[in-house]
Amino acid sequence: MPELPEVETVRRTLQRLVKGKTIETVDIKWPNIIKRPGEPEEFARRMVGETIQAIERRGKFLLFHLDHYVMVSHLRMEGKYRVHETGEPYDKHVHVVFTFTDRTELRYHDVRKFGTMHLFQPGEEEKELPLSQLGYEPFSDSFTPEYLWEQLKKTSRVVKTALLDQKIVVGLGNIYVDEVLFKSGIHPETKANQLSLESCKVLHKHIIDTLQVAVDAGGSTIRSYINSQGDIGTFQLQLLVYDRRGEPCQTCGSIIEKTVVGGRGTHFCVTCQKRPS
DNA sequence: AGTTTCGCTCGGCCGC
DNA sequence: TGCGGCCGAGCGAAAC
Repeated sequence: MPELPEVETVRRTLQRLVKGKTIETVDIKWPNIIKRPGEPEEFARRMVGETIQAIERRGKFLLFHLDHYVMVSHLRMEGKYRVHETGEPYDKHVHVVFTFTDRTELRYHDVRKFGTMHLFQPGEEEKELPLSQLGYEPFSDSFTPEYLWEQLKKTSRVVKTALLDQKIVVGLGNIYVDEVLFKSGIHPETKANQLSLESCKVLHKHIIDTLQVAVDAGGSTIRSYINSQGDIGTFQLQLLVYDRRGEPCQTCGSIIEKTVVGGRGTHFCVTCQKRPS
């Protein structure tokens, strides 16, 4: 399940592998991936002849900047991009193929078919879904402890749910949110509007630090085969609570527990992350 | 009218 | 081996 560090790693890899390439054909094998325009054939038709000028990231979304369009892609849990030589056999989970003029192609692979692609005219993408409602980037100057505190004060949801919602700050998913709350000493079921400014300062620091260290490590590779094209992150080796149910906490020795918070599997230390009374 | 929850998309995987 | 249930990001609908 790619979160900000994994998507950033994919972005950097794609920038190196396909920037400057010109699209010759677009083959859509599973039309439900294409959300805009409404007709997948139109999506394909518009992209033919376009050159990939840059690849940007916004939260967990990839933005492929073309000559006359911006293609916004979300990988959801299982989406992957791979570059192949034209003619190599297809895996059954390849759903969209962008063939380039140099006999290579970019293949979108997604076991669960949950990923999405939207095509916009430049400038339009930030005004409409799926990007229009997104909160601040964690590495931007706008994301301050005071902003985080003000936003969390406005909601009665538990803090884990509030952080997973991409409307306040983007990029956290189920893995990193558990790590961040552990490092911050905050119980995942703490009501967001009960956090003090001091707690939000700690939380803010760990959101930025954890995501930055994970980006530097190339993201995490969890229960997913390591492919040959760069997405071989090593941050899973530094995970302190995620997927460590039953293991001792590295800080206090208590056994890491796994519960359900907001419908999501949640790992935490009952000693280091005390529930507020 | 704003906020929160629910239902939906999918198929690999787990447990019975 | 067969089968039902589970998981999950984010949108749109429904509920509050």
